[in-house]
Amino acid sequence: MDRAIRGDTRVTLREVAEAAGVSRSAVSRTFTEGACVSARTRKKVEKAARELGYRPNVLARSLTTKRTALIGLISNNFQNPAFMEIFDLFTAGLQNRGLRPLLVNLSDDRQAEASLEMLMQYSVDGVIVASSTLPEGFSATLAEARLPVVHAFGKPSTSFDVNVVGADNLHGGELAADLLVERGYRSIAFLGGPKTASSTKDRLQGFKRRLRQAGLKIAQTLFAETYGYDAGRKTMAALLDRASVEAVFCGDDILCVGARDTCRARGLAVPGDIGLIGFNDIAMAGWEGYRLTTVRQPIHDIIVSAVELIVSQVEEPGRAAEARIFPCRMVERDTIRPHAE
Amino acid sequence: MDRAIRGDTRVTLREVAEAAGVSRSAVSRTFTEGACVSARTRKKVEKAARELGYRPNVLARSLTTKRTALIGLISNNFQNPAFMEIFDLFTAGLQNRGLRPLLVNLSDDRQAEASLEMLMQYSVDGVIVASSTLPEGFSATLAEARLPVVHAFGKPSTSFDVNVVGADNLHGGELAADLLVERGYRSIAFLGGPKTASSTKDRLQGFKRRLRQAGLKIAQTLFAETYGYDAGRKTMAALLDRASVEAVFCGDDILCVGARDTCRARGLAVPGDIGLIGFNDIAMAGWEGYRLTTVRQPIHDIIVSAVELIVSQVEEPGRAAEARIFPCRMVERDTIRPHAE
DNA sequence: CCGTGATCTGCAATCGGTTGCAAGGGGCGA
DNA sequence: TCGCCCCTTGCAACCGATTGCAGATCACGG
Repeated sequence: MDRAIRGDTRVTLREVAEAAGVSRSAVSRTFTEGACVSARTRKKVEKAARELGYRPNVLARSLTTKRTALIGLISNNFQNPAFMEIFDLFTAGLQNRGLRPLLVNLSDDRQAEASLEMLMQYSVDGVIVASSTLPEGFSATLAEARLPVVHAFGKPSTSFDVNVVGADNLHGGELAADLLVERGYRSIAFLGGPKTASSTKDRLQGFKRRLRQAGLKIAQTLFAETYGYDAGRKTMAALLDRASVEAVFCGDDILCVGARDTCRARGLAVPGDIGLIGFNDIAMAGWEGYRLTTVRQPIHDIIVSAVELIVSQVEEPGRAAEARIFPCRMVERDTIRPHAE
Repeated sequence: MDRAIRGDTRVTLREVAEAAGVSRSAVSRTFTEGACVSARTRKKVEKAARELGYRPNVLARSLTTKRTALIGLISNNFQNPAFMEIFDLFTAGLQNRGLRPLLVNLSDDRQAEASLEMLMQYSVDGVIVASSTLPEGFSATLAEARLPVVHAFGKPSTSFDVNVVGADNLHGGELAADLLVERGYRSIAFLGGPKTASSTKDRLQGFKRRLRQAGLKIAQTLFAETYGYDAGRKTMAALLDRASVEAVFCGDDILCVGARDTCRARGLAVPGDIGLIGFNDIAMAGWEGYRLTTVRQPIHDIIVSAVELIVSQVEEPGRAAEARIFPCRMVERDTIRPHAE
């Protein structure tokens, strides 16, 4: 009876129509929200559909409706555990709104062009770019192709007209500087992510500005190749080899975790010998083995907002681009020395 | 000139045909691998296509070809950092073969039915289920709907005819038991993942069997609610509250990391006061703060194999279901005491 | 019993491509 | 130059759905 379960081939609208003894339009209307069908036909159609195991083909439908409910979800950061939570929230958020995430792994930068092409070929309704390490123009390219785009964890740009949702990284950097100054650190280093990442640049800028206001200069500035544990360890080792500092502001928790472990490996006490600050406040930052003092970025809010924004962007294509920036706050744990009495 | 970039609406096959002065078939053939088109028309078409910024609509195409290149990627474990690597490998692997992962977050079990329905509506070519905590029948349901399915990190089942790629969890459990016995531990506990997870069950079974052979019994058996850090911490705390043991075999590295941190919080030395073994050998297991002795599961091989299997399953639908099981091996670091001399 | 308006229904065109089939055209040998 | 065959090409049907439009149906009041 149930063809779909018997599995010969998919049951189509036409077959349901024949079985129910109505026109194809009638069947279509039964499955279309708010179309006008009499209770009697609806019942007949539903019965036939149930018996045959009919499932509408949404791709065929998309041909005429111009909506696929497919959303490209692009990221290039699969080394950073923060993205576990990010993917979780994005996929759950999209699903709740009936959207389907088409995941694109852009770890290999060369594929950027091809991925973009691919997303257009699949007629995605919109794209969410979740990364702060993609070149500024990337999401702009998408936007130019008139594809609704939201850049999450990006930086609002003056030159490109793109939707951005992110944290106030500049201010986050300032918070880190303020804390270090308040605790009397004088010799301070910055250990950032990729030099080209907008997040790194902004955090550094805010950090540097505030230190300057306090009459201090950054002793060392190093950039890790990626936002990853190994990169953090290696870069911290390089930093320590060059000169000793009293504290290091890391541009991301995963870098900070790596840095912390370099200290551990070298027998340096934290915060006794050296102070550390991270950024993000991922779950791991609270783990017993690390207990990072870190700048909290409201990931949850950012993602909810990004999903909301892409939805409204899809529904109302003409909409002007928007930037939503959320404040950060300091979360103090055990990697910065307490206030001296 | 470039309509797609100007962005009015997507350029279609028909328009390219008109611009090039050929039939629609000719255009279609130019973009179809192995179709027969003369060099002259091909050139004309390509020129027109380039000028107009034409991109074939793969969804429309799928209507006649019956292939979408869409692969459902289902998981319900977004708490376990191991899955960061797993997603990375899966997405990269699929992309390399021209397949597109449609990601489904099944953290909320109730959505299982609906997700399945959804994947069928999107005409995915196949589905990869990446989880060991979904009920046994889940992937079978998909298979019954004649959807090619590969269950990665699953357990070969006698009752269901489903493709499975995974590790030899039974043997993995034995390896853990062997090591503990060899190092002279006598009072031993098992801290597993969800009681219903096939991975947990198999690891426990192998572990228990081997201990029995050595004349030992498991002192305590506890199950964490999920494969996650917090669950590991909490369950370890419960374990320690009940009675003291010499060593604990954790059913997953993330549980082991949690357990390790519970020890840290309680001032228990590892491996001095208590020995720990994990499972998986995720990157984190090698981190300085943990250095877990753990059973290595060849994640990379499993995923490569799963992708390979889904591809052949899609290409040759009649194919008999297959089970590919990979061996585990022990990776010794610092959470089990060394051999006594 | 009939006219009227509102509600349903089916026809047929359309979405953007693919493909079997038969006709057109070019190249080649005789 | 003619004829044959093969490589190209276009026609038209089809994939599985949606939708504007016009005609059919129905209930209802007069």
